[in-house]
Amino acid sequence: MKDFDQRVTAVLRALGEGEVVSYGDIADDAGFPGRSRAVGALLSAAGDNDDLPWWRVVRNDGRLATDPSAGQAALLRAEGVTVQAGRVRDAPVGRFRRAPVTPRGPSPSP
DNA sequence: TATATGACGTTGC
DNA sequence: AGCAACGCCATAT
Repeated sequence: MKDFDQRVTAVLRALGEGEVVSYGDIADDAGFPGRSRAVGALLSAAGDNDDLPWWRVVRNDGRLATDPSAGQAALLRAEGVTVQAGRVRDAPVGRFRRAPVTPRGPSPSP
C-alpha cells in the first residue's frame, strides 16, 4: 500500500456525517496537492468498499462524482445533505472543504 | 516502454 | 450558467 493510498484513506475515514469534500481537497489534506485525479482512481479501485465513505466525495463544482446509478445522491440525502439535480446545495460552490451541512428542509432563499 | 482512459480541476468562450 | 479544451496523475492494455 502506498503512502498516498494510506493518507487518502485516513482522510476519508476522518469525515463525519454530512461532511462533503472534493477530490482536490482530500488530496490537499492528505498532503498531496494536485493529485485530485489520483483520488478518483483510488476510489475507483476501491469500488464497493463501504469502509471508505466514497459517497461524501463530490466534484469541486458540487456535482456528484459518479452516475446517479451509484445512489450517491440517496446516501448523501440520508446524511442530511441536500442534493438537487445531481448537485450538492448545502455548501458554497467552489471550495467547500468540510462544508457544514445545514440540516433543514426546503428553504432555498439565500 | 508507449498509448489510451478516467469517480478531476482550471481556464476560456 | 453551461460547454469545450487543456493539463495533471495514476491505472490498464
